[in-house]
Amino acid sequence: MFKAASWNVNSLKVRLPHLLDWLQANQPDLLGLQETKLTDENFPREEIENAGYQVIFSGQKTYNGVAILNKTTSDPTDIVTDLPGLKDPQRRVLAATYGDIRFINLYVPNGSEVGSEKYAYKLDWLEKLITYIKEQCAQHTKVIVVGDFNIAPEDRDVHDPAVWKDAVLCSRPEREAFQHLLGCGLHDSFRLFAQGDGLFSWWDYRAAGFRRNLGLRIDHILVSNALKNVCTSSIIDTEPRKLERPSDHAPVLAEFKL
DNA sequence: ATGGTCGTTGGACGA
Repeated sequence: MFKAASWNVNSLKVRLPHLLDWLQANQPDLLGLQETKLTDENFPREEIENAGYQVIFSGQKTYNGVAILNKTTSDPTDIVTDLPGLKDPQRRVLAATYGDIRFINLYVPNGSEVGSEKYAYKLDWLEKLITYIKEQCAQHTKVIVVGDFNIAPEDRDVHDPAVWKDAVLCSRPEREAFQHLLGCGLHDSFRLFAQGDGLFSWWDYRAAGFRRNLGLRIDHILVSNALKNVCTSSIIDTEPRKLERPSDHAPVLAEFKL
């Protein structure tokens, strides 16, 4: 069994104990982290290596920051930290090849609110991402794209679609961009299994969002056709969200017969 | 309850 996962930890410094516990319990082979919020010199490499994981990271001060944890037998090759054609100091992308698997970890911009400068940046970023993913899917058979996409793909991924209608994370251009990603030959692994609503990966810290299940499903594991055929489960693990001082995101985890 | 909470920071800003 091969396991791929993703988790927006919202500060790796604060969440390191949760991460180490979760690694111990779940033993993913590849895990993409987002919002590490650490410069590379402050990355807790030793603690993660002591847990049995090789790690690569692309960080910055205060914001963003991504990492990939690996316990496959392969060293990462062809490491990419930027979208082609986008000059951007924000550290949101980390891709690497492990054996025959191309693993792409993303922290898609939030977009703040529809019509804002940050929203325009998000749409431009997504356009460049689609070009990159199209090219990656042409080059590799086994592709896994994980991350905090900051897009709820459909109304069933939203606790109250009327409240969120046309809002950031749910707007039509964002959802169309998500569909374009799937159009590259990818599948939303979660929807290969569960079809219901009320299943979320993020809940606002405010207003007791988690307790009331006022969430969105914005963290995803996309898989290419070759991996779709051997994917045996894809779940959202809400357990860490119940702990003291949790990330506002839950980890997502997919399993493959490989 | 016309706001609510975190994290990074050392006053706001981003989410």
